Amino acid sequence: MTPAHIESFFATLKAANPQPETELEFTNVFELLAAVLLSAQATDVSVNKASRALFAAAPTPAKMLALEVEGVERHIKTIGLYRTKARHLIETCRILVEQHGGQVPAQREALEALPGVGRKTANVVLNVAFGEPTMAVDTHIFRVSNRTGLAPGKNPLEVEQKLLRRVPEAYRVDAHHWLILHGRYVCQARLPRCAACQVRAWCDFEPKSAAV
DNA sequence: ATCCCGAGGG
DNA sequence: CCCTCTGGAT
Repeated sequence: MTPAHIESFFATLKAANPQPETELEFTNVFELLAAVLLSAQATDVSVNKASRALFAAAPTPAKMLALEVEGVERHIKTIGLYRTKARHLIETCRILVEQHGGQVPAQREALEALPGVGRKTANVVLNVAFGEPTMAVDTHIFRVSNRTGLAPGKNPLEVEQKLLRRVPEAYRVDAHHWLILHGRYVCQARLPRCAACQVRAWCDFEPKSAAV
């Protein structure tokens, strides 16, 4: 995609959805962090289903810490990778309470030092909670960036750095959500809905099954 | 490179 | 049945 194509690509996504938001449910920054941690290799629908009861019982790191690993597991057993996530979540709560006064830190290094929090999760928290123009590259954004030619790359970091260079500044804070939502509902992994796609005019992808 | 790991869709 | 889902740690 040329810079002009990229401009049109995002202008179109913006027109269709002026104020995109996360579909993960949360009521404070800690819940956002926990929800994103739980969302690894899981759909937001399955995360929201489990997180409601979890967050009702434990809306703060201190309260979640009191649940212990077994208590958290009980709430999130319906989510994939639940044992690892429960363990990471409790350890993260312990660090938040002991080292950050029960608050979620706003620095990348401090976030990535939390168990279960890597670059992608840190990018989401920095973007959604603190308004930073980061580009969290998840499975959707990786696929959409490669397929469309927006920011091709072999690994998520390579795609992230290209996106930071190529996405016009005016779109950068919201680009994360536009790309995710586009990947989730239109540019799907299995059967991309190219016929219904609003940005196909600027897309490099050519679907094999002539679905237009 | 491999493991973790349930639910939903096709 | 197989694939996919807002990955991270070893």
